Amino acid sequence: MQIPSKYEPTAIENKWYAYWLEHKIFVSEPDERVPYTIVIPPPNVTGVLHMGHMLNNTIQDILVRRARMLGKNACWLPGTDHASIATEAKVVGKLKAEGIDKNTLTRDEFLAHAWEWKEKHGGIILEQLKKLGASCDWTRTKFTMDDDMSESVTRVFVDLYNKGLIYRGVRMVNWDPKALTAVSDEEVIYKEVQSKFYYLKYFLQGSNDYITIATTRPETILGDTAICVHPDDERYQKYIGKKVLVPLINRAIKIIADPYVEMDFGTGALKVTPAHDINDYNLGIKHKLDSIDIFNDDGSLNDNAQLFVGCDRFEARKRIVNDLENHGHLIKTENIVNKIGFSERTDEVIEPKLSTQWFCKMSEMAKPALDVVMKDTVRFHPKKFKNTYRHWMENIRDWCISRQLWWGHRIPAYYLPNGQFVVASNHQEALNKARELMPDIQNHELKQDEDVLDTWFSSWLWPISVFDGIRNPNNKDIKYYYPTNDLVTAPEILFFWVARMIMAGLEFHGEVPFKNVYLTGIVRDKLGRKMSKSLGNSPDPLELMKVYGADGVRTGMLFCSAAGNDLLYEDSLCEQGRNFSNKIWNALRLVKGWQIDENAPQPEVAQKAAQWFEASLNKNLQAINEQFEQYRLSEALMMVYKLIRDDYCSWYLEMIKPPYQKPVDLKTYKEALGFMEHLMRILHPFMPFITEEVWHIINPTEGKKSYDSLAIAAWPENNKWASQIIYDFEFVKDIIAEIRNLRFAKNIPQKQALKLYVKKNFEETPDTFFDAIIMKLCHLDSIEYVNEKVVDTLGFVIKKTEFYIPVADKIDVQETLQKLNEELNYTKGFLKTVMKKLNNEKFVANAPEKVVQIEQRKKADAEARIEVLEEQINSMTKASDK
RNA sequence: GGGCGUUUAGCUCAGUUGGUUCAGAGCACCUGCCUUACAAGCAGGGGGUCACUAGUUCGAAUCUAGUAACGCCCA
Repeated sequence: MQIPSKYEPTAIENKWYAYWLEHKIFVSEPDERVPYTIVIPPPNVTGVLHMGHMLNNTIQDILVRRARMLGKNACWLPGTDHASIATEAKVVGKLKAEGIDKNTLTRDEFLAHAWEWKEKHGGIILEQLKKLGASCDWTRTKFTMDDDMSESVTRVFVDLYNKGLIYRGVRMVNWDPKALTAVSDEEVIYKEVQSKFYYLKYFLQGSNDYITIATTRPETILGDTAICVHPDDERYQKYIGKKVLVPLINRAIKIIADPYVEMDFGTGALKVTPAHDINDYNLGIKHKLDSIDIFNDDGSLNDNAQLFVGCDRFEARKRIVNDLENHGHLIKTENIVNKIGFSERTDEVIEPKLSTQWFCKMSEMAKPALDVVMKDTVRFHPKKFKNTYRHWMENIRDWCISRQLWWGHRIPAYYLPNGQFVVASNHQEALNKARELMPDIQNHELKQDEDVLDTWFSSWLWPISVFDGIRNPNNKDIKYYYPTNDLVTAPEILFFWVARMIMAGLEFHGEVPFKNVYLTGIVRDKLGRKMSKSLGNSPDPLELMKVYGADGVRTGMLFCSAAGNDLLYEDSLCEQGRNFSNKIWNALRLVKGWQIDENAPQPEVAQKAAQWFEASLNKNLQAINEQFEQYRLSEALMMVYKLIRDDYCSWYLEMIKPPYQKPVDLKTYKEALGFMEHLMRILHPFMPFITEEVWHIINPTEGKKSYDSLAIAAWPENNKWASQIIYDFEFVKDIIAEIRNLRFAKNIPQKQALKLYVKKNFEETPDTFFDAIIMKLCHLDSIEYVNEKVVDTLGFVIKKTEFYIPVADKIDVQETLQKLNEELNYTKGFLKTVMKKLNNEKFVANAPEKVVQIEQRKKADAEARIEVLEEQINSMTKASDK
């Protein structure tokens, strides 16, 4: 059989993905099996595949593929998110490039463009995920604005409104003047920037005396309605209750006192602009101040400002500073660094703004959602995120759910001409409700709210609504698949999304949405920087998969990514993955390349090798299973990696390799392939493509089953193993390593056969179980057990057994003595530490018996070894004296 | 300013209830090998005061307190 010496992934990957789809291997329908469900964190329709998706979806695929092999009915449900702000921004941008201004379009016209855009770009990521090998049930693909999904969102809104959990309120919101919408607190990114502190004189009414305030936003003085000082501040005592004039416009405003003001920050006197600062807003409520909103929605100044009307806020700042200076109000400016909020979506400076918005009450829903995490009904991996979660849930604030956009789920509130409103699932229902308030209202007089809901207001329903559990809570899908098993996402959206899904799950379906939350790290570059388009430090995942193969990239992503830890990505990780693919490929090539002699008996060495490897396989399988249970996927992968690379390739295959151009016996051949088949099954969740290819070449099912794919083969049984054989083989490894080192040090070629003498001490019986293996791997003529030292030989001591190898060259006595003395010193030092413990009465009295026994055995072993070493040194010294 | 977390080899990280020769893994590095599956490979090797200080204990990488540096979240 001809197999190329380099593994070429691309064609093989395409072949098997098509095969899996064709045979509907990923399709899931409810049946009598145990379900295993993952809903994908829906990527934005605006996105393209990035490294974060690669990591996240690789992990999901590993979990779901293993579950499938464990015989569960695995359903990984894919889909995309409409992403209101991001998508609307994209569409607006695209229209602009075509010379179309959004404001000239009707809502329906704009939405037509948006849908067209979504149809064209919305599925890109999902197509890219197929290249990665994602085993999603594509027949179930959902979009957050599908009709049924939208209906679910509307129903939930109406339900919460009827429960009194949604209300309308005037609030200070984070206004994005570019996107022309409010954004949530979580969507504001605070960055440190260089700013200026402007020191301004406010003259007292009818006086030349003045008070100095410091501000970073001089343009907002036009909205000032008070000056505030600390009540204990002696400097300002005399001014409290008096009035000052706002510079340039000469509005008289009161000087108030409040302990909120920090005396040693700035001048200790604070200008209060309730309409444009959240803290000032709170002061304004407390002191019943006027609130003067001086900005238009786009950030330009309005009529209330009196000056610079229509001018942008930053331009206004420059101009007002100039005017203030000319009028003698500016004392000085100072450079400072302060934190300013930017919109996550548009990077525009956020303007705190008073506006009427829809809010969702959080406190009642937060309590049970906190409990289920604290009680581990929902488990976080790693669990350190429980604390962060608790802190957030205990300090939760109401959620501003309205957005001033068109793309999204339109708020189901309908206004009557008199300003009253009703909330209803559709226009007709709304009309019926409206007639209760205003019997003669006409259909066209009822106007639906123009705004849409925050995207997360649909995402939080995702695990329920994808199974239609809001509209039909008893349908067979939701009953079967919900609650889902695992959710894989980034800690960044623990609150945005995970917390809210838990709330929604409990509120609308009476059950948590998932049992485990696996939090991935952030993929960073080698320098620890987050990958971003602007830095250009993110590789193109599709390109990577072309170069290293999807399997190579998958393992590369996982090698260094413990749950919750950031991953410092570099290409060499994928390279390691690719090299591993190649290693597997060549192991297959080796075994499949052997001639088979059907009549030859199995040599002893192969028999022992199989016994050892089978034990090792089972031991490792148990450990791997345990790692999976604890969601330590990267450790599980490392174990398979070492099992294949070290145990199977470097040890097992070397042991059973037939001599050059000689055939292998049938039993050994079958065993070797059988082990490989097991290894492919264990590795399959991590590297689905190459394992499927190798598995078919081995062809264990011989095409007799109705299905024929490793993806639905059974995860291997974990059989009992003989631990003694593994323990003994570790000793054998030491012997082999010593002999290899000896050959290396003495320049003895591998071709030259050697003899080995073994002297057991302290009446130990020789264990010859692995002798055949030692002979083969070290190329020995013979192993002979002796009772006396063998002179003029090279020797070494392992534990308390002596080994001798005769060589042609004269041995270097001094060198050997030095080596023995080093070992002797080490062992004596070791014995000392053991004796220190054993001589300590408190240790013997307090430590568990088992621990004391261990120390005693350590003592006995060390003493024996010292005896052997000393004897060797003595006899060698005598010999060299002769 | 408040909360949470992290600190173990050059890098990225394991280390379970304090107790086996416990100080580990992978990568990187160094040495030697193109040994007939694989140089995308093989065989070896060096490297750490477990951030620091004090305490608890027969015994501490592990528990406690404090200190320092870094990170994340919130204000």
